Amino acid sequence: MDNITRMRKQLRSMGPIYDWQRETICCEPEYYRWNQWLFLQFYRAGLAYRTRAPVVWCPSCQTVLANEQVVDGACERCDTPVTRREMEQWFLRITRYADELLDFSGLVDWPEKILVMQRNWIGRSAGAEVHFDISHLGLAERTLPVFTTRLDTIYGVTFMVLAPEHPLVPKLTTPERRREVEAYVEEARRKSDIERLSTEREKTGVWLGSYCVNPLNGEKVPIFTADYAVAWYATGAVMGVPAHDQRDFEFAHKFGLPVRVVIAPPGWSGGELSEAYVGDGSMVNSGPFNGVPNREGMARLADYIQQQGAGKSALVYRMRDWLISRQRYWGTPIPMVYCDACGVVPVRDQDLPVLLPPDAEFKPTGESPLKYHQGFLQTTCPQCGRPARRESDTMDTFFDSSWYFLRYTSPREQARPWDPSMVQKRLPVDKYTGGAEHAVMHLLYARFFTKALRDMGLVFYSEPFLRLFNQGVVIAAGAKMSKSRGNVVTPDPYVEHLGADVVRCYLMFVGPWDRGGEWSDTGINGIARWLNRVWDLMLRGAPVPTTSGPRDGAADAEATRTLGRRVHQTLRRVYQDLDKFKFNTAIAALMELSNTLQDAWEQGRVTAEAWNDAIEKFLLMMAPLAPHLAEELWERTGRPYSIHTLLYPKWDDALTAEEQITLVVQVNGRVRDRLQVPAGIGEEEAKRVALESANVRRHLDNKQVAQVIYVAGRLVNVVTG
RNA sequence: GCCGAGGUGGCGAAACGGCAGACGCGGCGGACUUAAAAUCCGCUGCCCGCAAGGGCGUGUGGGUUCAAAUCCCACCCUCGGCACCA
Repeated sequence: MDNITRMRKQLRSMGPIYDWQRETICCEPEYYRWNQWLFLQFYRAGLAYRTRAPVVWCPSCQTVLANEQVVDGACERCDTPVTRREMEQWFLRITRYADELLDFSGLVDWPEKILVMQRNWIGRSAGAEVHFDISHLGLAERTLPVFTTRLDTIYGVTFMVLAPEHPLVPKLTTPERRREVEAYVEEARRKSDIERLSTEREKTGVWLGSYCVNPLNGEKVPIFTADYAVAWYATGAVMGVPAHDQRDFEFAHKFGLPVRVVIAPPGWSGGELSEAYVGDGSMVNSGPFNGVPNREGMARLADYIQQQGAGKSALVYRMRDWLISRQRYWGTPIPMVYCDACGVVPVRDQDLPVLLPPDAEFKPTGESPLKYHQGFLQTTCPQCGRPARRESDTMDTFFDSSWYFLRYTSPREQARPWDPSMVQKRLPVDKYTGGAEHAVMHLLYARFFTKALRDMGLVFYSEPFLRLFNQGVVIAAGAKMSKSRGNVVTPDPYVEHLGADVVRCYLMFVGPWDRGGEWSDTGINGIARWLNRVWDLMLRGAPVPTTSGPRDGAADAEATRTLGRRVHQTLRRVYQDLDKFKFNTAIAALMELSNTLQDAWEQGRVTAEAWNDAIEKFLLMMAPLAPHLAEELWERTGRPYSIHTLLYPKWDDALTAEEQITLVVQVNGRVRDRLQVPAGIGEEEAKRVALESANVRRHLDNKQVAQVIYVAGRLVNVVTG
């Protein structure tokens, strides 16, 4: 709660416009009861389930994590290398939506980068599942399924690899190999994901002592376990084709396994390969498929194994179901009850929320602190009324953020999570901003929630955020500048010394908003100086006519028109820039206008009326960028509170048009002269004045003029023969 | 390795087929001051030239075009993402 108060204060100090009426606090029962309600909806829809699986474990946080929350083999939150554990946990069936999540057609404008990241993450891969026969071993399992995208290489299989965690590993291990295999599996389990990830590592593995049979050619191939096969992907088993897969090639060399070429490389004379050949070619050593181009062979083999009952075409996804249980105290209790008689029973809707007890004890046990809180744990079964235990794990906080925008539409709703009519009115979100680091977490989860809720009839659209804009990161002293991460440099002291408007404008001005930039102390002074000049300029009052210089009515009228033109040009530029999130150029445009105003004031040739109009429009343009200063100046120049309730002024295209233009004159594409000409100059006239230019004549040097290009309102290019 | 974004003055950056370097920082010179800070004015891509003017310049090499930072091809480098995914 202290955190929230501090955060609220920091946010407010920067002067943004938030509707604080809609603030929702995820850790309060008013919010998390709806997490629980939604969880039960997912459960009823078959989208939430509990199962035992090798899950990612963070030894420092003492909790399991979702795959999405592992960055480079380390915990997203604390950077500790993660390990794996076999545990019974709650999952959301996001994989059911894998294909729909790959369809981005419902989005209006998302950065390509994010789409690519999501696409990679989901990792759809088309291939075939082939069943290698193990019936001779007399196990319950009669076949060993493997997934391959290279069915065309199946005649080249010379070994089989199972991931160390593969459930068949113990069963396929012969007694004389057992000791060695168990040692290897144990070692693999202890290794962090980081160690196992390294591509540089030499291949390791152990033969299990047993064989399986290739259903295509009836050959016996030895079964190994090796950690280059990963348990959670596809079937956790790899068919080893050393001739046509570099990893298998390396493994075969290490263990002296045969390398059999089944796709002939171009110009191949039957000799040994120095590395795996992964390209296309004709099939060889492949029984009835010899001579068939491998692409075609792949399709025919798929039909063939299907007919033989030895396999089928298969789609495999890299993405796993979303593991949402956490062994943390903070988080929403998962509203489930374990009853010895009835099994796993959901808490009844009317009994929600399941409250988080305020007095749990923290122990580094690797289990939820709630597990030791008897008052919380002991309950009765909603079905039979007998004593039962509550689920003690809590939900991933990404559950909260997957639907908060729905709650924003009706935050005080008591009887339901949101008011559908308000959702109808406000959502989906037109424009959403956030960092790219959320690509495969929040942004993917929120898309999944939306689609799942749509299928439950709870919302009526398919994408939560139509447009997405990634803001960049501001780097200060080598570290990401942030409000939440407790960093070396925070903007707070600058807000205190120079004011929020200076910090805001500086952050906008450093560079393109989506790229972030480097914090610079001298740079921010530039903005502070500019805003000081603006302050002074705005409060100066209309210029008094100067006594020096040309003083006639025509000159004054022209100066006044020019000022108006600059104002309207700036209105257009700033509007368009803000619309495109190009804050840096919007501020540059305002700087130019303030320079223009400064000059106009010094020359003292514009009317008071034009001056006041310019000041007013300037302040209105400044309002979204420097809201505090704009409001203060608005009041000090005698205007009624509040500037922030007014509309951005409309520009008049007619008033933005220049009277004079600079006509660029080129000879053979090189600029040789610039002429001031009336804006409405015609083609003939423009070419004529261009050819008359002394500079042009000198460069033509009596050469034949072959062509004269005219670009209206811009340039004339004289081309010689 | 694969995918994405990007390479422009001393620096942050504009321009996205038509005047490269807007705007700001820094630097240099000047005004004010006993002095400094602050402020204000002027200059500031590089090279030649007293000047007028000229040459060279947007990572590298080619190409398209009257005209390329901008479009096309190849390559180099930086940053971000994915990566033993079968």
